Amino acid sequence: MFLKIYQRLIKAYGKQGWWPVTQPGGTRPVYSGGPKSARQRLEVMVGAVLTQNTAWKNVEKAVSVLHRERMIDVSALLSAPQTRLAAMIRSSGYFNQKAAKLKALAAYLKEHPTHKLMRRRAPALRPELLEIRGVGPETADSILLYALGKPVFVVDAYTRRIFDRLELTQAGMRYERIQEIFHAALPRRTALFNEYHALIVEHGKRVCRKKPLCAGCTLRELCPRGRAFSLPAPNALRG
DNA sequence: GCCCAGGAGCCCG
DNA sequence: CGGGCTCATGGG
Repeated sequence: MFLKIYQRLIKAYGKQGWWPVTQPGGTRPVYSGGPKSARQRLEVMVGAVLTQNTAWKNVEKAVSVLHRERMIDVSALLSAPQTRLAAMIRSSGYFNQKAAKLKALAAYLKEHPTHKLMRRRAPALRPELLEIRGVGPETADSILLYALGKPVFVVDAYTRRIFDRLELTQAGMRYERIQEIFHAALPRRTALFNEYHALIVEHGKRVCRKKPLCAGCTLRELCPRGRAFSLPAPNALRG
């Protein structure tokens, strides 16, 4: 079922190319297959913090400013005054909290450089990331999957909403429980987890909104809630 | 004006 | 351990 859903989503929306990163010489993050360099991996981690409960469009501007100010750099993040950092990420909201979070992240990365993190396994790394102030389960998993390329499924608010409606998860389930369900149902492949989460976000934005647009949903027949929208209209039966 | 967006921390019963 | 509050901007 989980693979069937994936196949329908990718047929409907195509390859997403997450995580968006700024290309060499570029000025803003673009979707082009994820990070390749250490700097791009740091940009992903920064973006993962900045996008907490925030529209990506607002985050994109903040990342763009950080890039222009040469702040996608562990030392630069550590040495910048927090108020100045906050001013640069203003558009991403919660800027005071997030400025502190970026500094905590940078402090961790100074002790644990990306090239060393790359060599470690997710089960050992995850608890360590969760100790960083401002890094919760979703941010930790986004870092593991999209910055470090580890096969870890990212669960977010869209995942909960969509799969609750599909009745493949239940409302109120704990983060790790939902993640277990995906891990048990899918082959443990980084590329699959990457694309699947991206497609969930796209579907959540376009169709499975708070007020769902079930009529045009590609998962309609798989969904108890959406199925009603594909049954013949009562009027058509009365003839 | 209201609601929402690719959460996390903290406090309280 | 679960529920409710706070943090804040920008677009619909």
